[in-house]
Amino acid sequence: MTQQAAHRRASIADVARAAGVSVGTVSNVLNRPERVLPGTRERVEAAIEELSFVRNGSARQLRAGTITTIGAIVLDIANPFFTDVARGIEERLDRDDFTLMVASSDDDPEREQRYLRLFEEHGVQGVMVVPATDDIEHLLAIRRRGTGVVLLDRPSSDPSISSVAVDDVRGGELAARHLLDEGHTRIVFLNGPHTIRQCADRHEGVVKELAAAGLDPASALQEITVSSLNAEGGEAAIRGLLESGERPTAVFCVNDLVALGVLRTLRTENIAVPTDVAVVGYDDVAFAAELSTPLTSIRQPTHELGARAADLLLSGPDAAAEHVMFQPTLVVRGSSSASAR
Amino acid sequence: MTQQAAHRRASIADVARAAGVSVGTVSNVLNRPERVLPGTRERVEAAIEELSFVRNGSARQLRAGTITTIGAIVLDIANPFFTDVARGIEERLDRDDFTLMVASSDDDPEREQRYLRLFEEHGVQGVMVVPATDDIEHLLAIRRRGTGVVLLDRPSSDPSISSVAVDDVRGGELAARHLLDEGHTRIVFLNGPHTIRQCADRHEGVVKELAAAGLDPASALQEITVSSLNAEGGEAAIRGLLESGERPTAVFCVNDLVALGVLRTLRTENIAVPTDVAVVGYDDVAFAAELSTPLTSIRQPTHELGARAADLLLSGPDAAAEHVMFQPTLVVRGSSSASAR
DNA sequence: GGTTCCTCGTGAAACGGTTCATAATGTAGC
DNA sequence: GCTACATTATGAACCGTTTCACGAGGAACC
Repeated sequence: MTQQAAHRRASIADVARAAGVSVGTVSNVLNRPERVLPGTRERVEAAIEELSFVRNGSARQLRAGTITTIGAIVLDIANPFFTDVARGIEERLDRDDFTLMVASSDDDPEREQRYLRLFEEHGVQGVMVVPATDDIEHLLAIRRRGTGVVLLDRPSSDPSISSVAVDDVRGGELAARHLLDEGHTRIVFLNGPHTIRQCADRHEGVVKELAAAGLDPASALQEITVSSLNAEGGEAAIRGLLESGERPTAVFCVNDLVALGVLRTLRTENIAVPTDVAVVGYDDVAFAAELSTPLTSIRQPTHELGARAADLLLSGPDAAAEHVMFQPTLVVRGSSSASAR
Repeated sequence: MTQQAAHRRASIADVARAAGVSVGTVSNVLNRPERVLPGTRERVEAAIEELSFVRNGSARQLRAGTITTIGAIVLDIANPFFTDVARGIEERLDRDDFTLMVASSDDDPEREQRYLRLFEEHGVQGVMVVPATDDIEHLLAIRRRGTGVVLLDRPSSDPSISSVAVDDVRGGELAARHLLDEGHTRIVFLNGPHTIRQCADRHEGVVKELAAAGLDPASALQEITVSSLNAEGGEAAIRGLLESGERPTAVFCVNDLVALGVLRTLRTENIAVPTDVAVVGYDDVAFAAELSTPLTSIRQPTHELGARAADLLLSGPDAAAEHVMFQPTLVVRGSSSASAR
């Protein structure tokens, strides 16, 4: 009969006592079983079973110093873009038997901090962060203290911190250029706050391209900051715009979820896409091509992004920092171009 | 100038030395600052800053015993259903200043085990698991050892383990009933392996409903196990079916991602939906309504699912186990019914 | 039979915090 | 001036592992 200890979990000492050996031997059974005589080992294993002993990870780690876990902090766990990136990370990590923990900062610097500290205090090998702010001083500090840091989906402004990103300025340019090519001369950009670098960069790209086309960005571009970077945010933004009597002809959305909300709203309002309003999204998530109005979008190599970030983190804390920059591509579909098949 | 210690992180003893106080005092500054004289406190804080000291979470926890973190293990982090549930969990957890770590088992019992052990060894308050197998013996063991366990999206077969689920048998019934109502007499069910309870239950529901309608499930139902529970799995399954010369009239997909793959394939093959083939999905993810053929789906209360699970876990390890069962609802759209607006 | 090696097992010293009984100091009251 | 009592600070014990120098007991060899 398993005698259920009321509260305290069995420790290695309890096991040693039960098996009639020393704690060192139990530890050896756990970590280098080949060094202990089969008979002894079996006795210890029986005791472990009997007491349903589970290693205390804290103690183990306190002594050992490190664990094979890495943490990732993304802006929004409900955004397929980030989970696709996470998949890429996981697959790479699996090869080295590392383990991934994911947390969502929800664009909130305070939450980001909290998770960052949690990860650091628990001695993860490294963290991948999609920073919620432009300021990465706190990440530098973590890096200095010896925890690996890789910026995800965002170029690093500091040479000592690795980053894996996609050229967001270029993405903004691609979207704007496409809309200009389609004959639009005014663009509404449903963007996130500029504290998020990706948003600022995409904005910069749009401005650049408009200027290059001889348009004055001040009048040719209307930027609206969405309340949240998802379908609800997109819906609220476009609804607000329509209710104020404005009717844009071209809407560029900072991600496909926002675009989804826009398309949904336009459909219920019986506004034709792309005839009345052209819509361009960002990320090219899996469902973009299958929407009632297939969504034109800027594609990013999510998988490679994650895998490369994992690569950098696994290459060790002493490897030179690298700054990887992927290029986005434009995928034209029916939401922005009547001629797209 | 910050003198960079080559390797070892500063410990509380280093701080104490630098500030000219005892370790106990440093600990007090950290945990009960009101008990230490302002002057002393400032000296200690300066030393902390100077040495860029970070608490060692393992040591802290080793002594304290517990942390305010809970872990969640889902089947597929790239599936919007699970991330929506995670959102629900997070929001509830936030209220109590708990922290959520998410891991993806990828339907793999071994990965599930690995993460489970990781969480348990690190002393999380509790874990929420969408089990990858029908066997929950290992979860019972964890529960016995004092870590909270809540089954997510799956009823518990054991009274001592809480669960929050949606009635999957009912979901299968709803889908089957709807297709029967639409005049179909044969259903192809693209399902996951029956080792995943949800899949088995939905199958049971379909069989039940077919039998209730006087049909012989053996001939009226063709079940195909998809290679993976996502769009690629759906695409491969339906493609295999078509290539073998079969042309189903009604396809029920175990989730919306699979359905997405099916719709995509049918479209490229120029097979009309719902005229030639009716398609029903499961989960009613955000984009289901916006697809080129709006997808009929079984809706589950994702948010409530997560929030309730968090509730149960936060109610403490000694609270009586509860078994919450939500009811799914059918949302009819154009993919299964020509009359749906 | 003595020396040298090997194989197993031991026990105590870390690891870096928290906690708590105790000491040191100052203040008040009589 | 003495006792009583706060207020701060101290330092050692403890949490549960891992590691490592060391000892005991054989086997092998000359």
